[in-house]
Amino acid sequence: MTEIPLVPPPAFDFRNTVYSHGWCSLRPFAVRQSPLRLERTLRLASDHTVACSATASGRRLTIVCEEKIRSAAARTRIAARFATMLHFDCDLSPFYRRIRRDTRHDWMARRKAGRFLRGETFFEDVVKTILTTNCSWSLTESMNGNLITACAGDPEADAHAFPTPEAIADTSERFLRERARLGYRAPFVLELSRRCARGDIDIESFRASTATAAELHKELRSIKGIGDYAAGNLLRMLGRFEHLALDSWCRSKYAEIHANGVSVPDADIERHYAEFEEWKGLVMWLDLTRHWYSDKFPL
DNA sequence: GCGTCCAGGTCTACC
DNA sequence: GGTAGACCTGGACGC
Repeated sequence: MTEIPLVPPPAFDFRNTVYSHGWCSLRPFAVRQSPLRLERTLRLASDHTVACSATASGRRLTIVCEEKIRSAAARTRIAARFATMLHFDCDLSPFYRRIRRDTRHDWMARRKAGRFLRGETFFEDVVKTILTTNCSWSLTESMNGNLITACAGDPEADAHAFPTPEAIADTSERFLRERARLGYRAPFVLELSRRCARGDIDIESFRASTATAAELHKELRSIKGIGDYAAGNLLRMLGRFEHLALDSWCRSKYAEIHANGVSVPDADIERHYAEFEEWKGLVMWLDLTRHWYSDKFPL
């Protein structure tokens, strides 16, 4: 076992980041309570995975690896992976300055909310987002779990990392339909994996891109299976909040909170959050999930 | 038990 | 550019 200390940036809240959206309930993530612990199997190399977990104590985080990590470089790599997954690089200080002026939403700054839990790779985020479309959350969990197990190098292992593009690319549409039960999403996931494996698309470059949100949105929309909602959702995980990424859950929650349960046109929702400009997608998401910050997280 | 609807949408063909 | 219809799955619901 190895313990690795990790110092988060200012205005970071571990719980609120872990529970920022549903990713914490999708394997290889898992959450344990009392104290809150985020578990995650990482892929250190193509044939080397390691089960880790992160806990918070005061301002500090501690990563516990279930095996002895002898290499300093590997320890640094593990710390960097957790920093990436916990969205350390997202600078929300301009957002907090803006939102503190608004008494309806200043709680977002007080609670240090707004960072999104992310996958080990952007590829993982894209695949999982495709698996959220047009289905219930329980089916998303099922498909994601099936995919991880079906593509694992060692199916007998206790814990698996998320499969690499190469591992999925080596399968077939039939395999993804029948073993992972992805349904019509199978060709989308397979095509993306093969494009990544061939080097036709540098999916990981999205995380460091300085392109505008509009340019990134257009690029994401060019991936089969990524529509307007999915692109907007992925932009949120890139720290870009110009799009609302409306889905049926958001529409329903907005109706419940702001329209007495009556569904409203998307344009009305757009108008409601328009004043927050480049932060409107974040304000909307936090507004609609505010109950998560006072109640038990629903997943 | 069976049929239908729908859930954290997207794609394609057609107009 | 806007829209209708098809698309996998599996749980919920009504009968």
